[in-house]
Amino acid sequence: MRRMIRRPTHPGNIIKEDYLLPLSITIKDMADTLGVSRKTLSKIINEKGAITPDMALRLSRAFDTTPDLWLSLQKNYDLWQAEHVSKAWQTVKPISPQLLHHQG
Amino acid sequence: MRRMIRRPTHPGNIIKEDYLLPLSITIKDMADTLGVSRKTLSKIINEKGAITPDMALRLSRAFDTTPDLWLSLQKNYDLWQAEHVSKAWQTVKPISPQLLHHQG
DNA sequence: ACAAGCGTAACCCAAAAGGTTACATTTGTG
DNA sequence: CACAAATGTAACCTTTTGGGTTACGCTTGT
Repeated sequence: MRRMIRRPTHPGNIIKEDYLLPLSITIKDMADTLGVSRKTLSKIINEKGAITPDMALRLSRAFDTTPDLWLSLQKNYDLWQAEHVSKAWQTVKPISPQLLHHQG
Repeated sequence: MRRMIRRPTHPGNIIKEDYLLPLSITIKDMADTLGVSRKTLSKIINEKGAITPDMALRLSRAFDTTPDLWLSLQKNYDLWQAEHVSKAWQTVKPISPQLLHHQG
């Protein structure tokens, strides 16, 4: 199976580079628009906070996108992190292919 | 944009219906294989717990799938829930299309 | 009848999201 | 230069959630 080679872009980076900067919207104003605190948005922009399902819905309304876009970005980011910060999951022993791909 | 009409299948349901039952693997044994407690897996199977990135990695090794499969199922489930359990996000006012789709 | 599997409650710990307030720094503009 | 606005972030609080252990009662198969 295909694995992600490099660290996926954090959704906060997309918000900043693709929306706030081009549109000259401040974090403060954007936070107000989204109905969250400045702190909450600031943390996301600075890649210290995650996109929750609720935040994905808010972003989708503000930016006219699917909420799935934002949640998928976060999912990919989280997965990459989990894959690299800990190796404990690698100790899981695969179920034997015979059993797994048994017909019937 | 396309919205999910009905409640997405919970990943716990997939684990149960597509793996444990067909392969006659008990929750207890599966929990041991995954290296988690019986409680943790039981909660997921009974749709009272979520697939974390770490759990997605463990499942991917045990069942020879991508971890993304499991996290995507969870993402879709979470999104549907967030969309339906609260309506607060609907109060977010979209950024004006003129500004949003402004050229340059 | 008995052992195994199971759901779940109780209890504990740690992490994370989100809010408010506050402070120091940076930055743009008059 | 001076001042206001924006920003990152710390401190503090609450709530939620994941995960572990132990234990109890129920169900089921042998």
